Amino acid sequence: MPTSTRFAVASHILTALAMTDGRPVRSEDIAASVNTSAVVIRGIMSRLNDAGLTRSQLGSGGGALLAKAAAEIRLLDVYEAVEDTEIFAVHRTAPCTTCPVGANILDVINPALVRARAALEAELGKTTIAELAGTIRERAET
Amino acid sequence: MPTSTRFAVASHILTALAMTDGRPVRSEDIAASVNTSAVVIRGIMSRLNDAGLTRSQLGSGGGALLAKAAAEIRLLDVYEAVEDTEIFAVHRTAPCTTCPVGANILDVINPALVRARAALEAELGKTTIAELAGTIRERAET
DNA sequence: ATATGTGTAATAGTGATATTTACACACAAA
DNA sequence: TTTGTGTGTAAATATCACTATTACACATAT
Repeated sequence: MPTSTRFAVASHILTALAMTDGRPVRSEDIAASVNTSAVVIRGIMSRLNDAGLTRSQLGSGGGALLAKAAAEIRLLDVYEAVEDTEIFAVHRTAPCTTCPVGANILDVINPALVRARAALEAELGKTTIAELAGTIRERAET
Repeated sequence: MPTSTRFAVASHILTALAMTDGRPVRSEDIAASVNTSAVVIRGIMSRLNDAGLTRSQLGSGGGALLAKAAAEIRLLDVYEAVEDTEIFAVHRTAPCTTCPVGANILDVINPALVRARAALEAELGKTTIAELAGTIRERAET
């Protein structure tokens, strides 16, 4: 899977915002830190805005801001805000409906996939943006 | 992500093999059940062979066979055998090394991603091909 | 020997992602 | 109110992995 890098980049963005103490940050500056273009950042930020994780200050001196406390933004929230696709893709074309296996395999395997995804998401729910920012602060001090 | 469907198809293949009681199955026949081409099936089977999950019987009357008991093939084994890419992709181009966030974000977020992936894999380790085949048999009887 | 079926390379088509350019719109500051 | 700043979004392009298809060499049972 050429998996999306949006989750990693979105985490980067939010962590950066968490470290400025409420000062707005321009998409341009974030783009420099991420090493990509400002348009890519704004595209991801658009999703984060929709999810209620960030908000934008227009005009001069403006930029992006966190819309909630960093301690209340879990990696799971970020993941859901920016990722479109399922972790597990299934058959591109529906399998043969007249074969015993083809007719049932998707239904039969689905519960296992649901459990696996739930386990992943539960784990992502345990880490917050505040923790990431805190760890970086610790590193900066040494 | 145009995510890979190989995991779902490979599970389909192995479940089909688990239901023939050791009779070889041609890639052509599996392809019909999956609703794709035989070459695609052979490509996936090549990976399953390398992983020691299946073996092939060449020549007339030949086909694919399980190389281990279905009860000893976990979905995790299948997943690892056929999936190439990481669940979580990171920045395509390395982030800015002179920014505090850019220089550290990947290291800092990595432990959380490792834990999430481990949780997913642990869950995939709990289901076997034998269970899938068994569930399909039950359904066929009703 | 012959037919059968696997194994693999080469090619092309598809879909999502990422990048870039361009421009309209909103707001702050003077 | 005017000007500059920065966001928001559309459109066009390039890239990458995946899937599908064609073709052919090789191994093996009969």
